[in-house]
Amino acid sequence: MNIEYPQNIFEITATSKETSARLGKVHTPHAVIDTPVFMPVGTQATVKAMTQEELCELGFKIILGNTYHLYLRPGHELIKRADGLHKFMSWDGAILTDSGGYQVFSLNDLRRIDEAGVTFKSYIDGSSHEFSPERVMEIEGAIGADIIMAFDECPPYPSTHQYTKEATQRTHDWAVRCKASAPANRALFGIVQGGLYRDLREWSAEFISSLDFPGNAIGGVSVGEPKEEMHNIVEWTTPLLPAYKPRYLMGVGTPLDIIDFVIQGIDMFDCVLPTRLGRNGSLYTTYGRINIKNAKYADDFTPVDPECDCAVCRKYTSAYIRHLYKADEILAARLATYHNLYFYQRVIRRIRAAIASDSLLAYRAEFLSKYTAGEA
RNA sequence: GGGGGGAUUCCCGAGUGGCCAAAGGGAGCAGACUGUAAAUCUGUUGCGCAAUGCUUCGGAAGUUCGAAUCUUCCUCCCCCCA
Repeated sequence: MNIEYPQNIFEITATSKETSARLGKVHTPHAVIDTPVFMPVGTQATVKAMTQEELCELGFKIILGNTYHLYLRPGHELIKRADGLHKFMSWDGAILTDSGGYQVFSLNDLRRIDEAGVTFKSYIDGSSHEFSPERVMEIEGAIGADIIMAFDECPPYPSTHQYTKEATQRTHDWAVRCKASAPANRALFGIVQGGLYRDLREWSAEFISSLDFPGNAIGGVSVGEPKEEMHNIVEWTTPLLPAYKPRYLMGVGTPLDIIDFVIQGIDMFDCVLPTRLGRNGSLYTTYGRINIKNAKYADDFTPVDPECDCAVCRKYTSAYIRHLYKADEILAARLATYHNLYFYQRVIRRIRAAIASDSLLAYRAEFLSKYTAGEA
């Protein structure tokens, strides 16, 4: 396939008859990415606790970086001098950079928003920095990711209809400005906002779609809203995004979330859960999530997940990993992160196979029956 | 042999008449985590379902309405001088 950014980066290779799921490929300069895909989050030019070799070994072709964090440290100019983020971090796969829109939400106490953009106070040294759509495009261009995200405002949950409307309007204006100033040879994705309001979501989905980005994202979820709200938002929004372009649900989610939203027609996901939970001692297993630090694992000399064939489960026991946590050893975070990312990859592989054989709903039921069996 | 200091709940360590089941930290136990200010954060930790309940501050005996806190004796530990 001839790659001509910014259009035509996506091809659909199979569609599900029973659901809205599809199999596809996203073409980027550094990798062809099979979808549905889960992208590990590597905010600061590292997927915490993993080496790039391990990410390859785990089968990841694309990871996230964060514009705001990398701009503050080490600085986008330095990354440019290093000949881009790929070279800087020695990652041969694709990279998607988030724009800093999420930091508008998460660094609530450290920023101020107006029409021009956002003024952030650095959490590192307190200095002030201004992000405008044009500035973000410049920074993302310097960082050099394969896919770059438009600068958006992610309103907190809950926000009033009035405020959400204003934030969504700003996001729309900024999307237009991002498109106008986007660096060449990058796939710029637009982001739908609209909070938990159906009318705003529909308006935003239609507006962002009309800008004809090579891919479209749904933002403003996984900000603390109830699961039901998240489902509503995806249900309202997804069908309005062009089917022939990749759909990216930002910040989601749990393994079950991913299955559910693939069913809705989402192609791309990213989430800190497998890595953060891993560092905090929470491990995914076929039979539910466990806290490996619990006393009941002290004498458990079996693998974390009996049905997992990852390098960690083949070699190490629950008791050993628990010990590493209790002793505050750095290997604990590494083993757990590796295992959790492998778990996500297993789920994604099963999802793809199930789409190909049109048995995604059956897979969902099977996954759920085992996954919740451990919790009862 | 003489002088001085000390012993507190699993550990370290505050507390010097009632507001003390006793600060704070550690360790333990449990929970949370969804475009990462996170190897972070929260709760809990004498017994008891609870009570104006019971047991606890090296041991014993006192003083007092009331003692971890005051007195006497005992045991053990540390420092200094011989």
